[in-house]
Amino acid sequence: MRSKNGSFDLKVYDVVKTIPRGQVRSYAWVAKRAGSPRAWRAVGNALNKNSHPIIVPCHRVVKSDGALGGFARGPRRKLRLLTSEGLTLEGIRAIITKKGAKENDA
DNA sequence: AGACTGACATACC
DNA sequence: CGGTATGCCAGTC
Repeated sequence: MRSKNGSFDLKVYDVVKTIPRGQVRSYAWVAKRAGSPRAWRAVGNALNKNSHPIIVPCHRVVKSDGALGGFARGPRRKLRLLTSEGLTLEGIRAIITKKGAKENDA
């Protein structure tokens, strides 16, 4: 399991960890930063099995539509964490729908 | 070793 | 504008 540093999921975790608190990014955004702009599927897969739920704020990763997407621990958990950071569904949507937020880094 | 799955996205109808 | 269909990557079974 990605014991070697440099695996895709490892890179994904690193990118997700880079997301500032109170902010959210889409899977495509992470995938792109991870090195494969077409690997959002793998990104979600990596986070799904994520072995580092603590060092990786997976709850800051949402869909490009502004939807929370899903969460291994339950979507409610994710929403709760986001709201805890002072974010809301509309807030998330505002950031994601923001053209450029996906192309430009925070 | 091979096939399926999955927290998505984009395109088409 | 909405829903449906297909495609994609990497990981996991």
